[in-house]
Amino acid sequence: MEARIEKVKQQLQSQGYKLTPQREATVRVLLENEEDHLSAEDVFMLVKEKSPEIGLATVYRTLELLSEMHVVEKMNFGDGVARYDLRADSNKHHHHHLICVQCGSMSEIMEDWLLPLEERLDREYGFTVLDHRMDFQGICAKCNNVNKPPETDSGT
Amino acid sequence: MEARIEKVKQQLQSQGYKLTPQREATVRVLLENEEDHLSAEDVFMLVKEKSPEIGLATVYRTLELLSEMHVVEKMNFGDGVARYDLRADSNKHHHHHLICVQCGSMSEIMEDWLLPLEERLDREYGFTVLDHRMDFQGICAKCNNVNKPPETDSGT
DNA sequence: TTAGGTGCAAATCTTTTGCAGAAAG
DNA sequence: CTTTCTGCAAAAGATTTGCACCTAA
Repeated sequence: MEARIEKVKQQLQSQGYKLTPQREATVRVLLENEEDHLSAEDVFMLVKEKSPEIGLATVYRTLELLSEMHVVEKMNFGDGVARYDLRADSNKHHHHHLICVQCGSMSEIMEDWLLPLEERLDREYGFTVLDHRMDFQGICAKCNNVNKPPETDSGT
Repeated sequence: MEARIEKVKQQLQSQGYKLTPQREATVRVLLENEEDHLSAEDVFMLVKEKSPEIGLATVYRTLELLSEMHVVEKMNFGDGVARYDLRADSNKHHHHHLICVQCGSMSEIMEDWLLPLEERLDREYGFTVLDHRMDFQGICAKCNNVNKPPETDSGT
């Protein structure tokens, strides 16, 4: 945890930015909620619990800055708000999302399935991939089970 | 063209909706700009050229309706506006985008590279894919060339 | 001292909604 | 008639910006 904060601090400083208390509080919230995809408003409310004096604009500015520095990933699931995800150190790429259109649940896959495709893009299209986004919409395992209950035929 | 309008008309009518002149004008604009990814505002301005009396709210409502009927695809590239794409009849899936972070250009790949992955999702995660979204950000072929000019060393 | 940061409030921008009237079956 | 649809204007919600003050190298 502290190590990761330190790393962000160095990243910021290398570009002439400071890790102010507000920024640190924001990063901590992101760190503590790494599993979620928080909106700016979410982050704001969580930061406020510990640093009540912080302003929403500062949170926006911090998230924007972190986004530019590729510390967080700014995403859009189509619900009208931007959501922010801390980037795992090891994982230069964004993870993929499975969004269930029935129950709205969202899970993630960390596997990086796209490397072969990215190599192909480079070869065939001359396009050098820096990042990608891949989301799937469909029916999750749970809903699939509910839809098709066990085939214990009670029929004629 | 007329055939596709007719088809939309039938889709709408099958759900009790009408293909009003405004809706038809909107669909025509989408049809004429199938290559682009128009925002609601874009569509509005294009429709206005031929039907100046139309209101922006109507365009939004129409796009929303078409989106629900899966006639268009509502997308989000993270630039703060929703964009709309007519769905090709043949192509149940969304195409993929290559977005250049240097010049901002966007091109598309129509190949469906994800079928193997989708089968794997079904097998390994029990997740039935209905649709997907895949976008790549990176450096396009053109910018790659500009960045690395021919190695005619004009040396020391 | 100077550039970077902050909080607040106002402004901006996209999208949605309420409403009264028009159109169509 | 009754339902669907429309344009307009107002509202809502998310994000950005102007500004005066603050803070650390």
